[in-house]
Amino acid sequence: MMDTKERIVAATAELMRRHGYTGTGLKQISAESGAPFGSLYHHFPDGKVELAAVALRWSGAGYQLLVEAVIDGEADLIAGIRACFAGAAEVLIASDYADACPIETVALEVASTNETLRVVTAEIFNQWIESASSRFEAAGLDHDTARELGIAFIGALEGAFVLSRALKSPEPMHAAGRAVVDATEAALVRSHPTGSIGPEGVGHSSGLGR
Amino acid sequence: MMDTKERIVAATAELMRRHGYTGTGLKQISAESGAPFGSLYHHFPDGKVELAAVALRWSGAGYQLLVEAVIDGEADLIAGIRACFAGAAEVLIASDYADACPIETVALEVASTNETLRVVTAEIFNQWIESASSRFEAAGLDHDTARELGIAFIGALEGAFVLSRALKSPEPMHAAGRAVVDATEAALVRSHPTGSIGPEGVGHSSGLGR
DNA sequence: GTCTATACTTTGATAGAC
DNA sequence: GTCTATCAAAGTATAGAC
Repeated sequence: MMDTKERIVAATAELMRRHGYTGTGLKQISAESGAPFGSLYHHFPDGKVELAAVALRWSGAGYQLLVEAVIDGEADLIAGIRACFAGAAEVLIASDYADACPIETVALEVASTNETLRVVTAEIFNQWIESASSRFEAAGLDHDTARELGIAFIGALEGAFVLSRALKSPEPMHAAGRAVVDATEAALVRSHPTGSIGPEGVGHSSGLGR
Repeated sequence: MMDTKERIVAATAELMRRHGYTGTGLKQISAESGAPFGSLYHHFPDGKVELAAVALRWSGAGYQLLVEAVIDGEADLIAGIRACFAGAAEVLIASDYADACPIETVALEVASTNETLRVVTAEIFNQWIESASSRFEAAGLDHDTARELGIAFIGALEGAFVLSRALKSPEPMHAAGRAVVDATEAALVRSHPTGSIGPEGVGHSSGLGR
């Protein structure tokens, strides 16, 4: 059974994912979680900012585990990427385009208005990027290229969430998945030129410049 | 000279780009625009929603013209795409990551809370997608592929805005640009039967893409 | 620790003088 | 048409009984 504090955090995360930071009221959180209003300030003395920070980290960690499980559950990285975008599209449709990224809306709202929360969202995104990049590197890409594609992957997912929610269509999610797969395959080809896997291949690859 | 109504719209667009929809108050708009509070309801009888809708359409149209000018100002589509992401990165840095997409934050906020404004953001995104897709089609891609890449392009831009603002770094913008270029070149290669294009054609361009 | 009542501020919106 | 004064409601935060 979830204790009070956990229920408050879960309700906050859920409400902020749908309505954003300024769009979510503490009274609403109290009502949704079933926790009396005073409990919010008992468990989170610094009020809304502290509560939002905890909720963001909580859902950020959970979302990372989910994405990692989807990727690692596939045979290879390309299949993992496809599964991510396909899965995100399914969740969007099933929730009538409400359940998207739990960080994104808040991240944009606070980017220029609340430095404390901006740093929290930055830390979460950095962890996601690190997690994704390590998988691109494990697939055979050099460290810098893996990081670049890891960032592009997370970015494409975030951008597709915006468009899919606004358009109420899975099309942007599918288009983004396709583009990331193409970019990844292009990088893999560059790192292993056809016909030469050895040192010559590496030399050719670096010759393409950066 | 801008008249009162125009100043109200411009101030609304600017404030909502930085602070979002719920984060922008009418009093703030009144102060920023220099227009008395009553003027807001004189020019926009339906209040905040009507004002936001007009401001979104206004900045949405302006941003589309800007992006089109950047793309069409380059020699080819690939160069145009690069110029877009490079330009966006510069604007972000120059504004300390405040001046990003004027629609995105509001689009996420209203997606599940205000159907009227959600439809407005959908119409704007659709126009952007149509504008981008027509340029991919003009570059030689079939209609469906051009639309897919047009969506991926806009999506990658939006996703990079989120990450760059949160991380306060241009890196996501550059990574996104690279990925879209790679995906576009892959599509261009696919669209031509092997050898049907000259030695100075797509293959060569792809090699220099890195 | 739990919960209620309330203080204070800001919000979107209106009324009405000029 | 312009501008000020004010409303009712919702926001965050606090005090204090139990």
